[in-house]
Amino acid sequence: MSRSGDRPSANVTIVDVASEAGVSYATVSRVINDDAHVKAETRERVRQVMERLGYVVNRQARSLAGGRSHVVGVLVPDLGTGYIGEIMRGIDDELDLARYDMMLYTTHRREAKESSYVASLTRGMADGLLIVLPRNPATFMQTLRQRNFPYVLIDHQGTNEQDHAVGATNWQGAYNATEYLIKLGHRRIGFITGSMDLGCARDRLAGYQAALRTHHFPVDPKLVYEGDFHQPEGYAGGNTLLSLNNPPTAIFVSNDVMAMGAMDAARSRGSRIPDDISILGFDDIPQAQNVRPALTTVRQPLEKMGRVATQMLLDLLKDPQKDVSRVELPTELIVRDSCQAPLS
Amino acid sequence: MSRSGDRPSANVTIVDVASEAGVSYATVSRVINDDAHVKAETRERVRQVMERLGYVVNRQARSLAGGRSHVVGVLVPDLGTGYIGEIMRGIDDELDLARYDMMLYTTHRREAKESSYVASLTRGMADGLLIVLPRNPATFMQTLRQRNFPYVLIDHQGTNEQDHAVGATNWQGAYNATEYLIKLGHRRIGFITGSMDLGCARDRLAGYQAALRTHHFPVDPKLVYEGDFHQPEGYAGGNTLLSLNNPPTAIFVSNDVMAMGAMDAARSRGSRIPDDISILGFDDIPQAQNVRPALTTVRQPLEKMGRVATQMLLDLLKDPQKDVSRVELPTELIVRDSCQAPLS
DNA sequence: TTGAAAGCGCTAACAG
DNA sequence: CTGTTAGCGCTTTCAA
Repeated sequence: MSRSGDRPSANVTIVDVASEAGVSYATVSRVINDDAHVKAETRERVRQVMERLGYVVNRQARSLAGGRSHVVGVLVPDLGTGYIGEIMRGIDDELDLARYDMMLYTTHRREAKESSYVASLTRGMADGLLIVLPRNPATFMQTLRQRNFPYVLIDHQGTNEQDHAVGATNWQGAYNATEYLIKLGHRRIGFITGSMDLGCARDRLAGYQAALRTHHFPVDPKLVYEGDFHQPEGYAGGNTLLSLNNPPTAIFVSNDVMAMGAMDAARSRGSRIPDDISILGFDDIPQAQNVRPALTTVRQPLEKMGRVATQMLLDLLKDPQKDVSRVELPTELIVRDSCQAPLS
Repeated sequence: MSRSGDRPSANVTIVDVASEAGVSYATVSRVINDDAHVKAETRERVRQVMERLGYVVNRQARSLAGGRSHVVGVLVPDLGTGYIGEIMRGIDDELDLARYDMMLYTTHRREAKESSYVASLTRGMADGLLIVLPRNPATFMQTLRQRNFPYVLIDHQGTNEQDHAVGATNWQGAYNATEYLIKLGHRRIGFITGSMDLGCARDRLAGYQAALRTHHFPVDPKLVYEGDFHQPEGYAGGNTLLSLNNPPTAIFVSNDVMAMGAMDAARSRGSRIPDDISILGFDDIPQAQNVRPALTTVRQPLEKMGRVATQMLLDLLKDPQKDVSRVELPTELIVRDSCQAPLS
């Protein structure tokens, strides 16, 4: 029965549940937090009352009182790209399973903001932090470490050895992909890089070069176009490479988004894919299999990376003393329709 | 060098600031909240101490005590699509400007979850809610209204007249686009729909049909393929339409993602765009201008929708009695390279 | 213009 | 196994 006329008695607290169930509100708290020291029968009764009254825990109060906020902060550069979207899906699912909420911050490359986000987050807002900043880690990392605040890095390169982190085998993936192209019979293989200030971009380039050298191919700098991971640069890179006097018969592109740009470039010049030019990407974003021809690419297990990082963080939350773990998830060559042996 | 297993003494509170500045902590609270009743001099002194000590407000405590949490909840179906990404960018920027934080929930179409999210959100976690659920609004709307909790709907159709909402002129956009195709000289114009359970999809179809009728063209049901807003259905739709005995010379597709699928379908059949077949999309996601040929499309001001909705919510937070406002932002035909007059 | 004090809803000792 | 109680950091009356 609604006693006061204002809002429907929506704010059911632990106290309401307690009095309704005829126990102290500490007991209710125990039930909520799965404390073992509650008689099964009492637990059940409390549960039912909670259900009936529609009780929902107030997370502010909980975290204020020193408990867990059950919120995880997530820091990403932005959301536009399918790349981040995939990682987020993994994070999101895993968080959901553990009944955690997510506080999302996009930095849009405004470094200045990051510190204040982190300050806010570490002040009780969140229990831990997931960081997807494929850029060199910023100053706030210092704060995090000082405060001994739990965090896991995703897809970071060149980070501190003592950070928990999950990444992918960029070098190996690029190596394998290049080798695949070589075995297909390609002799001149172009390469479009990502932003070279990112470790993953450098690793991919290095993998490409290593494969070339292993097979005693010349490493022709003309065949390498410096891109930035965005589609227009893929288009420009494709055009540049294809305009060479002695153009490549295959192009390995540092990510799928640029690969699609390169495909467009090829088509606009009347080159057929894969007949005239083979194109190979990196990431395996969802669109890669929907494009025609479907893109052969190096799968980076993006969703899994998000998933694993989240699990690592959750473990860390349970046991803060946990040893530092740095995981490298394997990449995998996904052969589809955009590559074939050169015609000639 | 962790001293205690717990956290380092980095937690500067309002009390620390107060004692350091030689005032009561109520005064500090006033300064924080821009209360007018503080002597300018005192205010300045407190500000400096806050700065020096690196004070950051604890949002849990604040909202527990009845103040604002300065958090806005955002409910979206998922993040993978460029569509949501654009809206999010607008929300994010605007929230950032107002120094609000964002709590993000993706529902992945798991309706069951939504209610519990909303429950949690309305229990003090957030001050207001932004909802991007292009599906028929769920049961939790009831809760929201009952609790008189501030929220704004984004891109909802067919919602309650009494909800604050921002959308786009879907019908008009589709009408104009179809008319553009007609004026180009097309006589048979195909259409690929979105998920027909969504209001915006229905509006776009209706706009297309209306334009046809206005110009006294037959509305041939064979020319309409029912899609679902995802790329594979765009591909399938393109194929189906192009396989007709009397195929269309232009296809209007209900969103850009499917339009790209349709483009692939056309190409895989050896049709050139726009020479053999014109393709027109809807949304103007960032990729639309990067694809080759660049996609002619109806721009839905996605980012702006996010921005406007956020402003509306923030206004609502300031003045909960504010009149209901329902905004329809204009769509705009963006002419690029994927349409031309039919050859014959 | 400022201070004192009462909670907000909950967790976590500490008793029983 | 369960109850009692002391805060967590802050906003907000109410007094001064």
